[in-house]
Amino acid sequence: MPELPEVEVTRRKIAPLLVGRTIAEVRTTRNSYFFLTPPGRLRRRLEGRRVEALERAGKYLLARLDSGERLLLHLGMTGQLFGTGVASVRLLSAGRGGSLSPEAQVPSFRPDVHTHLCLGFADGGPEVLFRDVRKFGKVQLLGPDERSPRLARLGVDALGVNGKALFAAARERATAIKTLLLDQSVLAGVGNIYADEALFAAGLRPTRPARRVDLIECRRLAVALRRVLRRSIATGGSSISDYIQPDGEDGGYQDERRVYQRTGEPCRRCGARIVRTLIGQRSTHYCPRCQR
DNA sequence: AGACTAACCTGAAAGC
DNA sequence: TGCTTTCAGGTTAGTC
Repeated sequence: MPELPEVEVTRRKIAPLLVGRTIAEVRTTRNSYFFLTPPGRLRRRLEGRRVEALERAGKYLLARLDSGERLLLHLGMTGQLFGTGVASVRLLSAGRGGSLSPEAQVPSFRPDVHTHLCLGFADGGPEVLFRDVRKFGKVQLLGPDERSPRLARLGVDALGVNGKALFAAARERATAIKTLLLDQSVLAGVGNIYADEALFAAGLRPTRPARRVDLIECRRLAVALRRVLRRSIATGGSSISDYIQPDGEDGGYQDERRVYQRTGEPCRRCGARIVRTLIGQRSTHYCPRCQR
């Protein structure tokens, strides 16, 4: 599922297909709650606009347009951005194995029923496709001065977290430390995978009440978060359920997981069996010996 | 206000 | 074999 590293990898790979190009045609599926801005309005406002930059805020992507408007994209759980025809050779090299579902092993570089937004460009080159099987993703066009509550709510970008600020937020909370990490108004970009992995790296049990995590531990956690996120970006993100890179490549970070979805397997550090529990309806994985 | 829960959605996997 | 149930989870909105 796309979290900060997957969104950042997507941003880097899709930016060359967007920035500097002029949108000539917008095709969408029928209106649904996927569209925070209705398809008709998207079409009218986007056609003729040039994309000036593609930025990331937490798990959101923001395409800045020459009109001053911004196109907000969220990949949700199963969202994918692709360019048509890009790296299509990779499609032929099937059978690499891995943890991807068959569905995800054949990325759609052509629109299918799950492709909700297609952007065609004036230069006639590759189109940009936004595909999302579960439709938890979002598309919204923001006016030049429109303030987005979704963006306004975001806390510090997780790549820039520091221990002191984390400690300040943690000491006020009665909830589990993991819940704090997943709170986008505190840390923007962390999801279930990297919350579990960072807590393992910091040696902290996810169920610990946040207010009982001291400053030293918060510093350790901040370092762990930054390191885990950076490493994942460097390896192309985690291809665990549906995520693959815009060019069809698997990410590499799923092979570096220490705890996430390793229930019952031996801890790579101490050999104890990884435990699974639930925190706030979310599956949570940790090593009962390494994490206190 | 913080904490908790339901709802949105679809496909894979497990259960029977 | 085939049908049914469970599970996955980011975010918002609603309740207490």
